Amino acid sequence: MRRTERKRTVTINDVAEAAGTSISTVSRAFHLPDLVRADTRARALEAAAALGYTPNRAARGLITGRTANVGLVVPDVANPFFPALIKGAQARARARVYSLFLADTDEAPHTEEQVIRAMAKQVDGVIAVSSRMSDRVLREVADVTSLVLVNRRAGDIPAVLLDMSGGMRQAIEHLHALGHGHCVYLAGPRASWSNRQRRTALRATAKRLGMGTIELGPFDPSYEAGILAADLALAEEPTAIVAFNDLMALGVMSRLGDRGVAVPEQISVVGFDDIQIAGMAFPPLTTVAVPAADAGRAAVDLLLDGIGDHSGDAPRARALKTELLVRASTGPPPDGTGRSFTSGGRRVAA
Amino acid sequence: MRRTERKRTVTINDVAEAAGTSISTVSRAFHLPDLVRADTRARALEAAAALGYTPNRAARGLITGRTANVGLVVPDVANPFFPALIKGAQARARARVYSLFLADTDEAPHTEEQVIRAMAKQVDGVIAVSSRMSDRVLREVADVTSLVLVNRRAGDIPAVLLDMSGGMRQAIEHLHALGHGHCVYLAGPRASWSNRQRRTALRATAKRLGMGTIELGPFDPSYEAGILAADLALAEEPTAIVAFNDLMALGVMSRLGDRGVAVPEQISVVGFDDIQIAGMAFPPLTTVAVPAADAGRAAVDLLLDGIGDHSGDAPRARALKTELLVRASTGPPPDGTGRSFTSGGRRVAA
DNA sequence: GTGAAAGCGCTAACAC
DNA sequence: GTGTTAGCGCTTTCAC
Repeated sequence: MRRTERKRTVTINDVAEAAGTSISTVSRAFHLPDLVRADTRARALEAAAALGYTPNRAARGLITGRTANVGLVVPDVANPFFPALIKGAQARARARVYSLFLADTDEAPHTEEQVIRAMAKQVDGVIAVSSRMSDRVLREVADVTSLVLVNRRAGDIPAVLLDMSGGMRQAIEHLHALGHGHCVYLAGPRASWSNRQRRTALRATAKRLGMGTIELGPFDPSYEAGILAADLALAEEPTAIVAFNDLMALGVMSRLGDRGVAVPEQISVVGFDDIQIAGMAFPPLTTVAVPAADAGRAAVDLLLDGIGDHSGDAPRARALKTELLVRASTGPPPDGTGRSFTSGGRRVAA
Repeated sequence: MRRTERKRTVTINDVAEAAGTSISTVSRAFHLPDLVRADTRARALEAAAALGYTPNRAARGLITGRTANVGLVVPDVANPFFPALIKGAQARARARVYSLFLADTDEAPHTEEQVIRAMAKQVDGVIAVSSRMSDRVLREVADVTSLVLVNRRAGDIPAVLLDMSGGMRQAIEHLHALGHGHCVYLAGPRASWSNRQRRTALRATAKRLGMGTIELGPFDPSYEAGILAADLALAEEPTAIVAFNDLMALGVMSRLGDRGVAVPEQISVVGFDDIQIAGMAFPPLTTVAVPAADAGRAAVDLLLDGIGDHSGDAPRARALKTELLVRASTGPPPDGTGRSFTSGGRRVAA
């Protein structure tokens, strides 16, 4: 770095002077190119390139009201579900010539409100993922900046929803087809919108199929909680366990292994999210794949398309499908506990 | 959301009017509180609170030259090593009342340069993690904004370094003590600064201990590459494999399992990074723990402390130690291939 | 087609 | 202590 005390900041004035035009012409050359004669434009652009000029977005935003920034607020960057979503959102934002502010709330609703308010003036809108804020606060915040929710519904705030019902239905049907007569559900955080969704779908499908369910929890959506939950689940003597998410499912499998319970021979395990490691586990985890990156992209689109639109016909919500990914952690229940096709080819009732 | 066409943006003028003072007083009440009499300040602050006013940082930055934003540029958000770093950086930035711009470059040096230039005007500096840009480009970029490197050295650009030599030394000593006479190293990307560092440390320690090493690669730092590398490694009939990172090590273990090779009974495996899943693998992975979150925090500190400082005595680099975490994927080599304490208590040379 | 001038929301001299 | 004023870098009428 050269011995300049300050970073040299070249402004539109420098360019205008170098090009021998006025600053308005330079401005137009960049943003309203049709309004300036080709050769004048060329001179301006050349001068800009020569000086290494880039328009100052902040100054621009001050007058246009558009910052070309979006905010993304997530509960926990370290939770493996979010990186994919962040990556999707970032890529989409960049493709639309937007930059992205990222904030991590450490799962604290209060922090969440703070960061959104802090961002508000610097962004054209913010995407709040798996928000734990109350509907009321959410509404207040939506008044101060354009808001898009992911994995949460609140009033008529635009949202990208991950429709867990499809995936959960497939998961339960899968278990049922395998011959399981009942299963244990390990619930996620009580305040979690998606936990409520998953539970509802579970109950509906189980009821339709005549399967019994036992709900345990709520638990933290973590590996450690899965370890803990495994023992509680075992006390119910289940043949199948459905966990709120993959991290928990992985914890369950680990603990089951320690206790000498074979997966899937003795107990089948199903997770949610399809985080990267789910397929690397042993056995590879059967899980409901949630399109996190798509959700990130969709949220950016929803936000950006909604901003300019005052016709009221911009879409207000977008639902993404989830799908069961059958791997090796699920199989038929042990003989004598369900239907089986292995005993001489005859079905054996439980 | 109310039927307002635009988000209502309350300015310093509104507050001044409501408080019956001038705008400069309001400004001072916020940022130079000592310069305004207590009761006047109170009136201003109250009016601000009542109206829900927050200073517009962009406008502020325009004049102060400080944006209170920092940029963070990473190669791949989805690589489990980075979320921890991002989280650390974000938390530290927030603690210092800074917001954070995040960009993902998809490992492309050109994108990296682009995003940094795009950010430059909106941030007080940017942190580039594991940058793949050439020293020359890095220097150019450092001319346009304050730059801090993580996991990379280039000229005298301030940097946070993860000192792999300590961890690598421990890893090799560990293997040597266990009785391994040689090991295979699975190298990371050729352009990776940290790969060169690891390799150098490996060679030095191995040489000192008289251990033989075989280097394979370069490989992608991914799980899939680990699977691929496992077969290549096996052809060398090693008793120990050291992988460039945990993702690769996990891939190696998985493939070893498929091929019926027991870890650590037949082959020991060591990774790098200590990503979250390393401890969840089976067997839990012995790995060199890299303090990613610390690195994120340190980088923010280095950047922010360096910015105001023109005395030249702000620290220019910070080295963080790494440490071997012994878990279950390493053990003595099979009998007959190394020293052993299991054969009647007598050492048996290879 | 191009330039002059009036701000966007804010801070920092400079007066009083 | 507090107010007035001149910009920060830029876009956008409004003239020409």
